[in-house]
Amino acid sequence: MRISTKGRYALRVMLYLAEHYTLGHIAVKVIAEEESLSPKYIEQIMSKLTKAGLVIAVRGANGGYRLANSPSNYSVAQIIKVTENNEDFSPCAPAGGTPCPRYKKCISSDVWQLVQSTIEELLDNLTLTDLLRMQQDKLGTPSLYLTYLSHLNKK
Amino acid sequence: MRISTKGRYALRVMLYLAEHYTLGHIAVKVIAEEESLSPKYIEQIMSKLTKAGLVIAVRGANGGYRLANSPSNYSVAQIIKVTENNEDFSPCAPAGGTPCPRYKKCISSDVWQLVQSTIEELLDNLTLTDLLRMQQDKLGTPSLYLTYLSHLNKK
DNA sequence: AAATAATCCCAGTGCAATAGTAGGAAAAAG
DNA sequence: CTTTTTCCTACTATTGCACTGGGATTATTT
Ligand code: FES
Ligand code: FES
Repeated sequence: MRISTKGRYALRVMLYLAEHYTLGHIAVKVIAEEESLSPKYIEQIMSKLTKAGLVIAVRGANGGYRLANSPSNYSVAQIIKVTENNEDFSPCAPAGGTPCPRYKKCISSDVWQLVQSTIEELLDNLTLTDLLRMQQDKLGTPSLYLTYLSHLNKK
Repeated sequence: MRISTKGRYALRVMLYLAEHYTLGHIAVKVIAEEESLSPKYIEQIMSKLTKAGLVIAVRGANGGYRLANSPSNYSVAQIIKVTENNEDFSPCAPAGGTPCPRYKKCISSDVWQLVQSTIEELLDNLTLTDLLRMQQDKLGTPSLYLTYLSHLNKK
């Protein structure tokens, strides 16, 4: 699970759509403008999100995109998995291919699998509504956000 | 904190040195041979590890490398930080540069920081001796290793 | 002293993935 | 039938990664 701009942009877009969930569909042109991103690049990302069923596209004039479900139904992991070229991170045990010859006795590969599963677990339990709530807290009265920040600084 | 071959190879080498800790210094030629890695590439990695003080180099014939301290003093995080080009992962808040203009009101960047700190916390508490013990368990009687595996499969 | 065996240092190269650009076809609305 | 949007495919430029190579330096061995 590697994070590139594609995944990061996708999250920003999904977050934008979640913020304006009640407005119905929104055009790429608007989203890209508001988020200061390349419209054509966002188009490609929307294509992936659409094919995965995360968003619904409305073609033609006055069309655009909207979330297929309510924001609470989306985890960050879901969004990242759709946009990123997965199956990296622990190359010794590829999904379909033959594993590394020293896989049986080697322990380092287990470290990377552990990292992977840890991130997945974290992002699986982080929904768009969680993020919206954090954003509220960040701007106004902190509650959950402070808890999370303290965890972050604990490191 | 991004993981490329450089970091992965570094861990394998450090693990190898930890396994043969009592033997004194070992030449790159030997390590590369045993681990099936490019000697010249390992040389570069050793240079970083040496400059960071993680290993001690002995030049000249019959020279080589050995750990500067006992295996229990090394965390995986330490090794990775030395070898990988850090300061990626959350490009909106670079260490020395100016942060993203929307950093104050944007929440997505916090997600990536959270991922980063989670991985750091995990790898900070994982020492080379931990890994050696896991390896023992993996080959023989499982104890800690099973605990860790169950956590992994829980996802 | 000379040959040898190792680290050190720095430069260059090939490749693959990322991060976009570009152009136009299809669909829906006015 | 014109405009506005998504859709689809191809192309490109840059970047970073994963090495490769050549030689200088240092120490051992003979
Ligand atoms: S399993 Fe491939 S190097 Fe450890
Ligand atoms: S802070 Fe840069 S995009 Fe969110």
